[in-house]
Amino acid sequence: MSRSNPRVLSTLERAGGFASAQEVYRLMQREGESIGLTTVYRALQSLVNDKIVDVLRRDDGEAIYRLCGEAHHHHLVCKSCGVTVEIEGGAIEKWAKVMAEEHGFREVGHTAEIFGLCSKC
Amino acid sequence: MSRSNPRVLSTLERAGGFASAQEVYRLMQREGESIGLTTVYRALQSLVNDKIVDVLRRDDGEAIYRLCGEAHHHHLVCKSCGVTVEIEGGAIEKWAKVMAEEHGFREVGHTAEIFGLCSKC
DNA sequence: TACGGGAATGAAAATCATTTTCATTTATGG
DNA sequence: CCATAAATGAAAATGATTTTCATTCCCGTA
Repeated sequence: MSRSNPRVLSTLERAGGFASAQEVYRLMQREGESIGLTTVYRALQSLVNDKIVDVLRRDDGEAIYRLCGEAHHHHLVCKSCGVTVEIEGGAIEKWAKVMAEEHGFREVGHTAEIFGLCSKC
Repeated sequence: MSRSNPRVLSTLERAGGFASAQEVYRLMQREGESIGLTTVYRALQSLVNDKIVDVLRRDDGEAIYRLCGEAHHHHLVCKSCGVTVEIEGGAIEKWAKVMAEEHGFREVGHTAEIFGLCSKC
C-alpha cells in the first residue's frame, strides 16, 4: 500500500522547499521522467499520510508540499518584480509556539510572509 | 466600482463567523433572496479588497470569509474544526519591520497564520 | 421626459486543481 | 507458471472560482 513513490519524493527534495503537485509533475516531465499526474498526487498524499511531507495552502488555494525535516524558512517577496529572499524566522517560531500553547493548540505549523517593494522597484 | 453588495455583507454577518462563498450563496437562496453566485463572489472579493472582510483557506482549499475587526491581528486556526482565535502579533510586526529594513524593502505588509489542532479536536 | 454611457448583474461557459473510475500493467508469493 | 493484489495513468468527473457576454439598472444631462 506504500504509494510513496521514491521518484516523487526525490523530485520534491530537488525542488528545494515548496512545490505543488502540478509543479512536481512538470518538473519530472521536464527532466524526462515518465509519470502520470495521478501518480504524483497519490504519492504526495501518501507521503503526507506517512508524515514525510507537510502540506500547506498557497493563497490561491493550491496545495504545496515540502519535506518535513527541511529547515523551514520564510519569504520576503517584492510585490512589483517578484524577487524573493529567504529569511530566517526564529522570532516567528517562538511566537507561534507561545501563542499555540496559550490557547491549547497542538501540532501547530505556521505560515508567514512579508511583501513589499524591493530596493530596485 | 463598489461592488460590495450590502446584502452579501449582511448575510455574511448573519452567518456568524465564517462562511464560504458557496455557503453565503446557499444561505441567501434559502432566505428567498434573489442573487447570482457570480455576484456573491464579486461582492466578497470587493469586501476583501476594501479590507472589510478577511479571507482564509479551509483545509480542503475552499476560501472562507468573515468580517474583520479594525485592529490588525493574526489567526490561530484549528485545521480540524475551523475554530479561530484572534491573536496579537507584536512580535511579528517587529520581525517584519526588521527583516524588511535589513533587505532594503519598503512599504511592507505581511501575513502570518498559525494552524494546528485545538484542545477539543 | 428621453437619451447615452458606465456600472452591476447573472446565466452559461471556461478554468484549474484535485479526485475518481477503470482498464491495463507490474510485481509477488504460492 | 499462475493468481491475485498493488500500482499506474488516461480520461472523465467534481467542485470551487473566474471569465464572458448580453442584459438591465442607474444617473446625469440635453
